[in-house]
Amino acid sequence: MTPSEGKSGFGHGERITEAEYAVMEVLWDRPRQTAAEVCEEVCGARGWSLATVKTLLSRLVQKGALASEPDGRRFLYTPLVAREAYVGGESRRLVERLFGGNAASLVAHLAETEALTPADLDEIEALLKELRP
Amino acid sequence: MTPSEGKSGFGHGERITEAEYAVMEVLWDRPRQTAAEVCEEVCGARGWSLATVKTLLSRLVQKGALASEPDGRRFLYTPLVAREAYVGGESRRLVERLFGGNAASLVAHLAETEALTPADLDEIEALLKELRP
DNA sequence: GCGCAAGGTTTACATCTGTAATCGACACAA
DNA sequence: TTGTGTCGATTACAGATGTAAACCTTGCGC
Repeated sequence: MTPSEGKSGFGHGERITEAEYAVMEVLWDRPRQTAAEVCEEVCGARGWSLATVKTLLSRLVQKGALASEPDGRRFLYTPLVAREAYVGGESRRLVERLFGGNAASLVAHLAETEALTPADLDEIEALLKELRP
Repeated sequence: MTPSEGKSGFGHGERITEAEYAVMEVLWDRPRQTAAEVCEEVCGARGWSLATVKTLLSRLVQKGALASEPDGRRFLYTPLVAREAYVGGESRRLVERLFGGNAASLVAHLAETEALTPADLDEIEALLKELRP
């Protein structure tokens, strides 16, 4: 496999870390924000300083996960990796690692450990119906 | 909160890392093995030396994830954390982080990105029927 | 009895991560 | 024009992680 689709300079081994992920979330939510704006969104919640956000932004740009477009003398940051792609990658990664690639096992596990509420089950059921009319 | 339920010396913030996980797998598969035996299982695949395995075993014992039972002058290592518990924890963690705690979203995502084969769908369907007769 | 191999323990060390402080350029107000 | 606040870039530094060598003890073969 490894069709390397969506490869935009990212995707190799460059993993997005937990802290970096928090920053990505802000930008996925609304792209083209400055460091200060991103900070406004996360610094409070995570107890970070602006400096920290700047570091994370830089690292993400280096990794090719973000694009930095100059706007006057500051930069606007925008995700280069789609949230879908990232989330999908991480999910598949987990399924691979913990369930030998068998996604159904994951669902089974979630169900068994009661991580799935009745509402979840309803949703999934609806989903299935939708996927196979 | 922090009910610290299931706390058997483990479970706090002590996370099992990727490398450590490889070792755990071997022992979950067959408990009570020596360092050398574990190495035989993983050293080849991961290109590790026995020393590396020893380090990982020690760290896991420290973390309370493994028990070391003396057997003559060596130790037999056995998991203290059940695979189920670990896998469940990691799964819930991912669902929390990437899907805001909504497990159904995960399933939806897997389905949308075609990470779910028709066979998977069958399995899940069967599962649902089982879960809610 | 003695040296060696096998075991665990200690120490090592490069990366990666989290979290910032500091530095240098520069736009803008006074 | 000079000071000041603002940016990104550079540097810092502790803790986690991956990977392993060095070390110390001790059972076993000779």
